[in-house]
Amino acid sequence: MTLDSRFAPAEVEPRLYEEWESAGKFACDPDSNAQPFTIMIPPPNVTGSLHMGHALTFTIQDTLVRYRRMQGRDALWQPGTDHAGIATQMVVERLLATEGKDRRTMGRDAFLERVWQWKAESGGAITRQLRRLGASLDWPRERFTMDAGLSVAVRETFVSLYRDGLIYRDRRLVNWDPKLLTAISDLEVENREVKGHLWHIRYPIEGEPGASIIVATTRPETMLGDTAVAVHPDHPVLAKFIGKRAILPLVGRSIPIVGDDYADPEKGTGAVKITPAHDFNDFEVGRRHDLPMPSVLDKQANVTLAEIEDVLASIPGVADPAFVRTLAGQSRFAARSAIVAELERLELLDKVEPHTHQVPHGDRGGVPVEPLLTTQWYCNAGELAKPAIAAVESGKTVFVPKQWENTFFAWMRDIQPWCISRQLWWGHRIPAWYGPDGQCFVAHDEAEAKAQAQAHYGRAEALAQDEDVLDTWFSSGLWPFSTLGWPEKTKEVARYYPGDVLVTGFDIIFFWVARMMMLGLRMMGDVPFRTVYIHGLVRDEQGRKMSKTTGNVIDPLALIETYGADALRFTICALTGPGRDVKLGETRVNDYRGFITKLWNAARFCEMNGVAPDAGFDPASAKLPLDRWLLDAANTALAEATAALEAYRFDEYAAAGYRFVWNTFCDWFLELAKPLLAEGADPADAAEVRATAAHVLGLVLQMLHPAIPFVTEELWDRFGYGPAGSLIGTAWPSASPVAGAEDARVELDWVVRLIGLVRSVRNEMNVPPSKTSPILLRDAPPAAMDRVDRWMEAIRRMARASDVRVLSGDVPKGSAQAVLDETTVALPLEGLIDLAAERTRLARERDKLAAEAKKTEAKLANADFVRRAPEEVVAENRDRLATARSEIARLQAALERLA
RNA sequence: GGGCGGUUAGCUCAGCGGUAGAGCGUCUCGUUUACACCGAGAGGGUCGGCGGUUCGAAUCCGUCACCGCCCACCA
Repeated sequence: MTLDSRFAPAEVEPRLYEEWESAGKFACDPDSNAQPFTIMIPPPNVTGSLHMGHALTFTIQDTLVRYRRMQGRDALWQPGTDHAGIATQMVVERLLATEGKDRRTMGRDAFLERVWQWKAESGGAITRQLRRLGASLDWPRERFTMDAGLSVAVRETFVSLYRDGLIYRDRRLVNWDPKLLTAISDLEVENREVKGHLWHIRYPIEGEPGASIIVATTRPETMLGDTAVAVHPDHPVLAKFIGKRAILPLVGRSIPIVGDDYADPEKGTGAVKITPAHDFNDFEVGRRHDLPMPSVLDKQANVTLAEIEDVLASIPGVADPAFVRTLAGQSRFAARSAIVAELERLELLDKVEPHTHQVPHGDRGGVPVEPLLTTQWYCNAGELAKPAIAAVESGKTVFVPKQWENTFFAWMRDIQPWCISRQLWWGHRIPAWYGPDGQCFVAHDEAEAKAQAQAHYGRAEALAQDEDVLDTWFSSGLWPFSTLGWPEKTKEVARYYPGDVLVTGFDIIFFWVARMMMLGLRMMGDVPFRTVYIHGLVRDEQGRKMSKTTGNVIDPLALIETYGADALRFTICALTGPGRDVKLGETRVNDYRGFITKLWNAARFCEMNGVAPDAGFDPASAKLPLDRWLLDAANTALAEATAALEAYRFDEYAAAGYRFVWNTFCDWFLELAKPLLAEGADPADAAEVRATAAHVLGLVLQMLHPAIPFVTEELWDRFGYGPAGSLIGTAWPSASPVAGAEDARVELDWVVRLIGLVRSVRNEMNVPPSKTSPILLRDAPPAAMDRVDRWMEAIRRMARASDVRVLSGDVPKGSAQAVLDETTVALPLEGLIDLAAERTRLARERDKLAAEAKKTEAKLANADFVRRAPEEVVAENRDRLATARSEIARLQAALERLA
């Protein structure tokens, strides 16, 4: 073997991944007796490429999967991608535009063919990138939400919900994206703050020349569709108008003034114009008062007059059909300007105020959404939400961190009907067919629909399938079971549903988690997962959201190229605290790359010193205190790592590994072991140290493998712990008993503190490193003789000592001194140390202790404390005081000796 | 307008009822044969403000301030 001086991730990582994958190490085994462990990947968009958010979520998932796999679970990490209706259609349309083509001229079939072709060519990018990250997905099981099998699941679900009355068609206002020309759900609307105006418009009162009611609006262009003015029934001033009629300016329509609670006397002018076809609230008012609901904007959000043509009237100074007709076909924004100008000209504009407000925009198209009166398919989410809420309330599904349950409840308890139809081509076509008279037949396929039609009409009729497709999230919502073969009764469905953990970001709780809960409970009768682990967002080092426009996007693949996937993964684990966003920059990855290198070099040192796995080694039989101490510390680290992973504390898991490798194994164990491995050392001791080092290094590799699979597997293979590529399949280690652990701890603790103390004194006294000195121990404990004997060489090396002696007489004049428990440690360095500085140092130490002792004394003098505090706390304080007093006395003695 | 989260060392963050911690950065020292992507040592905080509960509060409660997010009918 002989390890290279540097770990070369670019060479090692792809090679190991290929080995694992081709050896089937990521595969689940539906026939095994092991307890399954299931994580469904949140399917990334086929259009996507790996970004930092992916790196975060997939690192976490992979860490969990590898951990559980090592625990002997039959792990299924289900891979796949999402067809992402709008996003993908937009990408391909953009592509077509560069070729001078347009989907409408191509026609539906040709367009879809083109999308599939695009998917075949470009859709695989993200799966390659996932491999580069090290994600141990069960690739042969990869699914796509538009696969034939998944499409069957979609139709099955749709038909079932339709038959149960949970899916239905309805004509009502919907959020319409005038750019994408499709309906979108409430969730796809994002409110953006926009600086606009509040226009106060005078509506003359019919039959009362000179009288008028003033309404305020941010959207004057919708007034063409006004069919009422509403005031609050109890409005002190305006209530008197209720029952009268107003003349709608420009249009000349006579509209009622109605009393309605919706009109808030505090807002605007207290009177509000009602445009039922273009405002959600106005729609409700319109329903209550049985108002006409003319649409005055078309699907592009341009003005259309078709539904008001017949009411246009000419009223001098108020309304003019000629003007209104000039608006036809204009955009809503152009119409707004024109209408405002005309109102001003007619002196019907009372005033204009600047006004900042939230305007709903389509999250994909980026333009303001227009409420539009259309017929769409809806899902009765309110009904489906009930069992989902109950499942979280009862703890059947648990959120980690728990606080997210509140978010889930808040949304689910007030959930609105879910608009599931989209006027797109790319997606699951709605399995509904219409007869010549518009009669709707919902069926699994056309043949079934035809049979229904036959029965309904008594003869064969031509049917036309619904043109619309389903919201992408409808099929994603079935992911936890559609990927397993449902509605077929496969053994995978029986075995891997419900899943164990779902890992995702909080931004997806409503879109996806909630939908999976609702659809899973409905179709499968059980929750889709037991635990939902919610992580934060990846941000840049300054805490800003990564975005293309800010230009602060970090490409994880670039980081992997430079630092290795392990370095990126470990960084992510280390920074992933509970419920926190992850601030990640290149410098952090560079920092943690140092840890990977440290581990590599520790292994190199072991290799150079003949450390090799020894199958016959029994940790319980280790004799050397150093070995016992290390084995014991490894047990502790292992327990910490295990507990952290069980609790989804990836930061603590990483910290436990970091601490143990760097601070325990490298800083102390390897340094203290050097003399034992040196030439001339006792061969039996050396052998035990080597075997122990090999044993513990193996544990470290296993313990860290879930987070940093590549470097650990490489070392595992190179040391020959097992056949190539076998670490991934080893069993998660458990603590092994260590004889005499307590004694070893006490001894090593003493040695470590002694060395630290001497180093500190020497440094503070500016003793040149080249100058060695004896270490003299006064009032040393009985065990010190043995210890000094055992650790002489190590202490000499590490504390720059020429000798270590237990002193029988007094400390030589001019020594630097320090106190270690009951022992005074002296470094006879007469002439090398500045006595005045030494006096200051000792006095400072003494005063620091004295201040602490004083605080403890005061505490113990408090009768309430002694009476009420738990006994062990009181005892601990007494102890502390005694120790402090004894050390103060020794420091005082040391000071007097100097004088 | 509701709700949630945050405010701890220069930076990023743990700790969440018993005398303030880590990593990185800073300063000093160091070519000791694993590692300068290193080693040794040091400095650095009235734990956002104010009240309260408690023998004891960074930790629990109340309140205020600022920062961030989510939800909510574009008068």
